[in-house]
Amino acid sequence: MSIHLRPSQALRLWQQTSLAEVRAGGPDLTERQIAILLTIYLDPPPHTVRGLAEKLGVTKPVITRALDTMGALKFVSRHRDERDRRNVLIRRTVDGALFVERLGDVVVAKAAELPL
Amino acid sequence: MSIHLRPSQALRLWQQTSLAEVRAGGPDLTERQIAILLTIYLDPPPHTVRGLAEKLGVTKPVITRALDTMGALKFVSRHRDERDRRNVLIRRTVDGALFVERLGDVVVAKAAELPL
DNA sequence: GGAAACCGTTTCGGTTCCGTACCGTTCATT
DNA sequence: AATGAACGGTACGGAACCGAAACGGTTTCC
Repeated sequence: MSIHLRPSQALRLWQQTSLAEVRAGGPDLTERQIAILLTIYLDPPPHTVRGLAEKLGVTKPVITRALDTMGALKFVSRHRDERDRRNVLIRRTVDGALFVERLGDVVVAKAAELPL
Repeated sequence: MSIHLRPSQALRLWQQTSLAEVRAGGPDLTERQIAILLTIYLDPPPHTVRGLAEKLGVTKPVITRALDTMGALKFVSRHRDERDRRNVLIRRTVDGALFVERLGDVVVAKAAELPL
């Protein structure tokens, strides 16, 4: 039983959610940053810079910079992999989990308000 | 008959859509820019800088700059209002309509693929 | 042990974005 | 005709971003 959405509903949902996020005054993340953040929180760990770069189809510095920004926001944290010290493991944080959880709630709420 | 989504489904939908957009290699819009673009394409005209600033709860320069960027992408166009030459009317473009339409289709497709 | 491969970060020049404050034009009111 | 309000845009210093390339630290492989 999959989710059925018409294009007009999908766009309205996207607009209402974006609008709510902007108005809430939180950080103005880019689409890349959102994709990275959600991947870290939804896909099973471990997450590495290279792995994320491949999954998103972007270069490594893009990931490094996004992690810098979201690390400053305390949405993610970095830790050296002790089993292979070349790797950096990206981990979730309490603040990041709260942010993602709240985002999910906003989408659900806006979906429920959607007109036919 | 409203749309029912669980938070986990909402987040997965958001992730899959963002991921598809990033991988498609299009412009990396910020959440603010997306909110502006969708508002221009979904809400009835006319759209002005001030009106958009109020709707999003941001300052005018934010709108001006976003219109600069999206104008360079040919997603929107600006025209002086001849009835009140203080106003600038923001209009849709063919390229912008295509972009928005494609975004809607991506959301619909990802929603259909959503697991239970 | 030394070369090669791998990983994440840093550097470079250049672009875009931010918020605050100010500017030039146009309209409304008197 | 003049004043004040309204509108969009610009200037500023500071921050974040880009892609391409180079850089150290680590592991792997002969």
